[in-house]
Amino acid sequence: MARSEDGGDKKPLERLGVREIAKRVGVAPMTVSRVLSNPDMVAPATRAKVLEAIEAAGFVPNRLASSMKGNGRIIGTVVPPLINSGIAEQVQGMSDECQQGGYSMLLVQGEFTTEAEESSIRTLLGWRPAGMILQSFVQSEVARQLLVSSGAPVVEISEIKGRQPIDMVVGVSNFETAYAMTMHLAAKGYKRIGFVSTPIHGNDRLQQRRTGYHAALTELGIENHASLEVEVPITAAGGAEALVTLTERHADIDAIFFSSDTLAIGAVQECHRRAWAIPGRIGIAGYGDMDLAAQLYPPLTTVKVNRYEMGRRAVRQLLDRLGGKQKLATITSLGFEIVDRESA
Amino acid sequence: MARSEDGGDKKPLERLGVREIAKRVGVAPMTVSRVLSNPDMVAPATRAKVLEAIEAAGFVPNRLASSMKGNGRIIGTVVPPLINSGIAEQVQGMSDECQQGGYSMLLVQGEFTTEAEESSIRTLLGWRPAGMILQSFVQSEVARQLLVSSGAPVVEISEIKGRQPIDMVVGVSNFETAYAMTMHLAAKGYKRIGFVSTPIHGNDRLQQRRTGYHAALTELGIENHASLEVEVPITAAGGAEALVTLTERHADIDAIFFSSDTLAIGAVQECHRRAWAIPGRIGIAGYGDMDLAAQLYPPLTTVKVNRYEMGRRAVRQLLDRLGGKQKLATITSLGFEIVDRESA
DNA sequence: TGCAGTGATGGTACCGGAACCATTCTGCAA
DNA sequence: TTGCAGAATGGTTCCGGTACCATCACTGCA
Repeated sequence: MARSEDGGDKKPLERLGVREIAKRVGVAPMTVSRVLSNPDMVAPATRAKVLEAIEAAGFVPNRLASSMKGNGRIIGTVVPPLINSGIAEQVQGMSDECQQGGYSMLLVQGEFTTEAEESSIRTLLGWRPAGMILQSFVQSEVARQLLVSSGAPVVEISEIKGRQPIDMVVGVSNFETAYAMTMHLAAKGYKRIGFVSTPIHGNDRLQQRRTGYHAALTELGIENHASLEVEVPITAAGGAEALVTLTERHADIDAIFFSSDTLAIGAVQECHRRAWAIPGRIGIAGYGDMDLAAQLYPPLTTVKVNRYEMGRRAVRQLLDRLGGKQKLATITSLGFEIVDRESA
Repeated sequence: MARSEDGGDKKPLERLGVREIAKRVGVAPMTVSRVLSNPDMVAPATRAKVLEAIEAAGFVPNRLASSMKGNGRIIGTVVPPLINSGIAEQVQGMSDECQQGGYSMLLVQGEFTTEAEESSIRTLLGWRPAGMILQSFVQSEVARQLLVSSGAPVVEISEIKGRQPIDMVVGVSNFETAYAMTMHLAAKGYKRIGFVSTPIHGNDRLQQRRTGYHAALTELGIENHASLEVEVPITAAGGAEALVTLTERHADIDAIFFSSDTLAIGAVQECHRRAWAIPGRIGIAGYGDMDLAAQLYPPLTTVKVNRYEMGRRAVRQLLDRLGGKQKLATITSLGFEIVDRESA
């Protein structure tokens, strides 16, 4: 076949570089490089020839090499487990925005111990990312120091109050959301409101939600009882279990505020099993407004926070900083909405 | 302060390299490099001194540089949207296994046109990944060619039958699963079974499921009617809508097989709204066995496929190949299970 | 005493784009 | 015709870890 003789022959990717393309076209490597990153600097005729050769050879420029010259195009992200929470939507938002900005997203995901978190951050920084997005509780001072001294801009997606941020923050006031929902429930006439969450320890978002719940009760002149609060795993079964626990403890409990829709939905199923009317026997409120919430029978009253948008905004903050549009450490608070449906 | 004089002073990450560390310790750069990748080759005393200097300086080795020498430690992944399907679990499986193997996961996620898919793959290959995992329909010949000529091992997570695989495949036989569920429904006495899926065009997993459904009906001596099939978006609302459409078309329909739990759960809610008994008025079956399925009221009969394991296995295949344990293109079929609960 | 064998360490080039600066060439005003 | 701005292009070096090979010290054995 003449194929291997006509200049379009394909070497494996490993052996192809700007130098090789340059040789085939008869220009300098630098010219090929310019076609890739600053096409306008190259004469149209030359550009066309180079592009043709790139196409013919199936050349894919090596991003590692250009990154080494300080043009890193990686965004490192650390997120909690994707299952059973709004995280998936958020990751989708981050991913979409990254792609649009021409960045690639390096994802580390998991439930972290201090040690594992440190190691993950270290790995990510090894890739010399242009920026980092963390949704996780940076607890260790070492991890924090690592991030600061890396010089990369950092966005934390987290509770916007409290702990001193590393750099930028995107999030909602979990205090406000929980406070608002609790007040909302009270306004609807509920007298004895329980609070269910996933394990709170070390998670400042949940801490803030609980604090908001407490603050609302106090303002209403209701005493806080630890026995009105339960922690369960973030599963539908967990929600069902919490419902049982609380109603057994307090026969007069008339509403429960779940810190996650997943839990709330599980509780609703348990009510069906027991043929308890919702909200007749008990009111149920969730958090997150996931897709199913509106379709649920009965439709779920919940706190709507736009997780997808949160992810997008986090990346946007980063890109703005990288583009020089934004120099300062900023705190972006996204709004929220109490979606009043029928379950409470 | 003496801090800046004692050899432990911190430069920004950008200015730190093995050469700098080597200079501080008084050894050759090569020795530092060895401490990082082949500690056994370095005398314990020297090693200790180097590690100490690394620690003191907060040095994080640049993975870009080592990747350029052919030791790439990136795995590139392309997955469909994370929301409302088992993809999140699968990504979690992939992520866990990558971390354990010391690889970083570059994630591209979205709903792809031929063009966008090609561009995503091109971007990923630009990072010279050690391997690629694709869950998406590689439709364009160009994308395929790109992958093949990259030389990187590729795992497709997909239907295990049909299209010629690029390299390795991990998946389930969607035909078998759908066939089995349809037969199961028939065995339970359902006579007129509808089939609901998300848009099938271009998605061979769904095509295979529908074919399995058809094959079962044919074997049962039941004629296939296109009017028994509906396509809706992958949301709970979509499932509810499909239920309405099918029952209006066929008053005698007695069971519906949904190609996703999300759809089935939406349909169950619609039944509650209409006070239709499940399975008395109509039987509902899903696909995926998501967390909520078992907790649902009534519990959802569904096809269980272990998506987390699928993700893990995909990465494992890749790592085995990279480790030289496995040279051949393999097809790994994971099992499945018909989980018979009360909804059908 | 001599020399092969082994383990520890050093020097240098290289991976592949791109920054930087030098050079060549074109067009046009003086 | 000369001079020169400015566009197009080329040559070289660098980023930072590591493969490859050279060197050196030291042990053991003839």
